Amino acid sequence: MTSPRSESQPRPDLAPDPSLGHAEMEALQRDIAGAAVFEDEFGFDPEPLTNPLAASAATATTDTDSAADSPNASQPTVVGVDQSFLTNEAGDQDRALSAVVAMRGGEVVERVHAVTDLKTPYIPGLLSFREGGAILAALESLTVEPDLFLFDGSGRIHFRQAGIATHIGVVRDVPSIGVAKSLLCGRLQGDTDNLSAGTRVAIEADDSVDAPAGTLLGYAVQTRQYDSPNRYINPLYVSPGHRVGPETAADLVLGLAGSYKLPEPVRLADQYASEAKREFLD
DNA sequence: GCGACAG
DNA sequence: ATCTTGTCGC
Repeated sequence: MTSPRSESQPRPDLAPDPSLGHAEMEALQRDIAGAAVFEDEFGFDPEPLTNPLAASAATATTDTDSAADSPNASQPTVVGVDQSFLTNEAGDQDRALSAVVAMRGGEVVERVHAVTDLKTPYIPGLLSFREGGAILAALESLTVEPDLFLFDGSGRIHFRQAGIATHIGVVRDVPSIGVAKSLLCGRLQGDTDNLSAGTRVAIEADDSVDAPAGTLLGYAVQTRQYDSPNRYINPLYVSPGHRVGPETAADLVLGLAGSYKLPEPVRLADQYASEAKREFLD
């Protein structure tokens, strides 16, 4: 009996270990990339998330809630994750605060956060080793079962195809998507200036990426845009984390975007990260 | 040596 | 990530 990828399991053994040397971290990332699935391989129905109209229609049809179940019980639980940092009395960032916001049917169903000591400086390409510990700790206290993770950072758009979204997604074996505000690597296949809302531009692997040149890594996605000239909003750089293909990742980010540029789960996690930080005033 | 770099 | 009010434009 062969074991399809749909039977893959969580890989706590591949968790980001900040005590590793750079070469070892990079080797671990290659293992992560090898274990990652960059195509649709999830068990929930993306329709209510991808199609805003269908979602609101479903919410409006919740008049027959005679049962003791919540209106959106059948909808996927999408979890947004973002970090903020706490400063020492000396003035140094010594702790990371990971904020997690779980949503279902457009409503926040749970919020949890965790704080851990920082053990590694920020190094482009090794972000998951700096923030991964706090993220995994926060996810440990989450009681709802996540169907999808949305991270603030890259997934496959990474030198070794193992950005933070891919790393955490593989360790937990939960479908995940990377949502970055700037491009780490790869080559845009078109102009991204003043894109219309709802449009996307492909991002392919170049020489800096450990993948065949031309490999589709993700998309520059324009969730929001100003109506007229002068100023314009930059796109988001969306890429597969784990078990989600590039096309679907872009569709989901567009569908989960509300009135703001960032998809709602991530925007609220960002907000919560700042809010929780204030209460940690030493 | 040159260039480039998520949060 | 973080330091942060006002300000330009619709």
